[in-house]
This record gives sequence, structure tokens and C-alpha cells, in this order.
Amino acid sequence: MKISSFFDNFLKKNTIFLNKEALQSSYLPDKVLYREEQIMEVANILAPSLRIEKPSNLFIFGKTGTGKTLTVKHLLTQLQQTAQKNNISLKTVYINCKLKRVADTEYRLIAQLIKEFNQHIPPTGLPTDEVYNIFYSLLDKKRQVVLLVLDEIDQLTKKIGDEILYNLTRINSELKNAQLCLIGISNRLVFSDNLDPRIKSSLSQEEIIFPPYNAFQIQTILKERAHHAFQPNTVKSGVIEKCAAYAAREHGDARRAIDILRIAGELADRSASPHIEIYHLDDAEKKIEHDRVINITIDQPKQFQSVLYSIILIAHQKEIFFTGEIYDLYKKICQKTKLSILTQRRVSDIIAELDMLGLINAKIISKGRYGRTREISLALTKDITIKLKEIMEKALSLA
DNA sequence: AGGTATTCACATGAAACTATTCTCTGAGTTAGG
DNA sequence: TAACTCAGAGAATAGTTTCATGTGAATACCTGT
Repeated sequence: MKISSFFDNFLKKNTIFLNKEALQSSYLPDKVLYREEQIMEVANILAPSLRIEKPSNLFIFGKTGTGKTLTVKHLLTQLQQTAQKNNISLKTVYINCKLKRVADTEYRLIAQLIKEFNQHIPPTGLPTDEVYNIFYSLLDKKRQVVLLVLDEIDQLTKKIGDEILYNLTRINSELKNAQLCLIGISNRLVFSDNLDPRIKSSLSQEEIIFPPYNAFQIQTILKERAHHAFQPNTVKSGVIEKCAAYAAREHGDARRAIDILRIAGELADRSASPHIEIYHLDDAEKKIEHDRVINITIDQPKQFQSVLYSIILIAHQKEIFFTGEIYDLYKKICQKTKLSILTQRRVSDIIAELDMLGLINAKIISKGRYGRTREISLALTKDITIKLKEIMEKALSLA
């Protein structure tokens, strides 16, 4: 078959999508369902910014996929519009602290902030306080309120401590004209517990908790999105319900539900099926997990992959195993591949990371007289494991 | 038997080091006037 | 003399290493009955 005719066919083929964007995670719907209460609360807290008064700092908690980001973004745009209409100098900045190489360190966070003010900051080479100073003067240039949203703020402090937050909360006392209001968003409810008390008190002047959606709510949300995203009558009955049930099982994560629905749509589309069937959902769920695992591992350093490879090899033979066994095998693999051998200390950390990523299950146990170690088992399905093994053999250029 | 002390095999923490990537600075060099 | 080049100093960062300290409970080692 000629490739050109393939593309021709591709264009002619009718798709079940009407507007796929409605299912993308970047999509901002016109209205945020079932979050009226929270929206009002946040709106009340942030409203003073329209009068160039500093609103209270705000902290938002809630599990993934409970609409935190959506709500805040929604409100920010509304605020912006109102401000613009009435000629109020209000600036809103949204920053996701989790983004690698964008805002995951103190330096980069500030650099990113400066970028929001249309100034370029080199990625390295400048001292951090220099960057702070630029930021200060930029902020203070005119009388204004700046709303700074830090999404996934827990990721930031986990990595580099809470000093930045302290600096940011302290900024206001050094500013003459401008006012900075912080809005933190965190997935973890316990986040503020292990924060410096000073920061905690100034940051959590107001706290709002976003409860998970229930199955019914997710259903409505999905229907709404599906209505925008798909051609009419392409979603078989029961699909939305099943999808919602999936997500409700996982603490009401709407984002996940939407992802599954989108992937299911893509799968149906690709197989030229005129409808989305229930089995597409199952396939989608598998594919999501599959892609996640592959994507995580593929751009990890070689050393990381070697450790994972050792684990996979051992997992072939037994269900559960320990740090020491992995390290021994890992050493052998390193010799074979001529990689330098990392210390056990480091490998221990890598294993902890693998646990965090959900690729393995690790639990610290004490075997009494025979020491203390991690009890480890692989947390992946057979076919993913096999695929992963292939990928890593290629990456490590093993036979 | 019952109680205490050891001991193993790591876990966990902190600090310091290494290599890489990047900027800025200022000395030296070049080319044009 | 102005413009250019280029080495060196200083930063930020990821990934490690080094050194130090922590830890839970199965065993070893008492103790007195």
C-alpha cells in the first residue's frame, strides 16, 4: 500500500471526535461543575485584589482530579477580565512547580516569574539573590496586586525545602508599591504539617479543601465533556457510567476518568470503530498504565535502568526479594555493561524512587537478627514487564 | 522461663564532591581610522 | 580606538560519594528460680 493513499484514507475516514480538545487535560470548560461552593469561597477571598488590596494568602488542598487547578484557573481568567474591563492593574501568574526544568528549583521558579513579566533570565550563571533583586524591582515598578498561584507546591518543598516560601511571604514587607498574594495548591492534605510554623501561619491564612467527586458527579462531568468532544451517538450507552465507576473507585479522580475516555476514543478511532464500546475502556486503562511506565523509565539515567533491570530479572525467579539481592545482581550487570558501580547508598535511593513511581512495591521490614531491609516486589503486569525488559536490554545494549 | 543485650543489613540524613552547562568580565587581539 | 575573541571565574543543577547515625526484632546471653 502506498503511503500517500494511506494518508488519503486517513483524511477521508470519518472520526468519532468532534473536538478532541475537550478531553485534553489543558482544556478549560466554560463552567466548572459541582464546585460552586469552592468557587465562591475562593472568589470571596481573592476579590479584594480588584481594589488593589492584598487578599489573604490562600491554600487549597484536595486529591488529584478534584478540580483544584481548574477552579483556580477559571477564577484567574475571570478576575483578569474584570480587571481589564475596569482598568485595574492586576496581574495573575500561574506556575506549576512540578514541571521539570521549568519551575522545580528556587532559581528556576523566580526565573519563571520574571519571564511572566516579559524579561529573560538565563538558565544559569547568575547568583540567586541577583535574580531575586530583579524580581523585586520588576514587581515594585508600579502599584499593583500580583496573584501568584503555585500549583503542586508540595513537590517544590519536598525537593528544595521551604525557604523559598519564606522568602516569598516576606517579599511584601519589602515592596513599596506592589502586593504579592500567594495561592498554594497541594495534593497532599498533610502538606502544611511539616512546614516551618512561620511559613505555615502566613501562608495558610485561608484554607480550602476540595472534596473528591462522587460517581454521579463524575458521570455528569464526563457527559458534559463527551458531548463536546465526540460526534453525536458515538458513545455506546453504559460507557460513561463504566468510566465514572472506574474513576470513583480511585477516590473520585475526574482527570483520570477523562483521560481514560479520551484514550478509549482514540483507540476506537484507530480501529475504525464507529462507536466507543465498553471494552475500549479496558484497553484504554491498560494503555495508560503501559504508557506511563514506559515513559517514566525511558528517559531515566542508565544507572536507574540497570537497577530496574536487575529487579525485573530477580522478579522472574521469585515473588519477593530484598535490597541486598538486587545490589548484588546490579553489580554484576554493571560489570557486564561496563557501567561504573554505584554505592549501595545510591541504589537504596533509586529503589525508593522506584517505589514512589509505583513500579515496585517496597516495604521496610526487619528480619530481626538478619537485619533490616526493604521487602520488594514488582508492581507491574506480565506484558508490561516483558516490554520493559526488552526496552532496557536495548538501552543498556545487553544481548 | 524471663529479661536484657547484641547484632545484622540495611535505611536514612547531611555534607561535600564532580561534571556539565551557562553567564559575565576583563585582558589581549585585531582591524579600521 | 572601537570591536572582537577567548580564557577564566563563578553559578546552578543533577547525580553521586563519603561519613555518620538510626533502627526493629530475631537471636545470644545472662539471671535467678
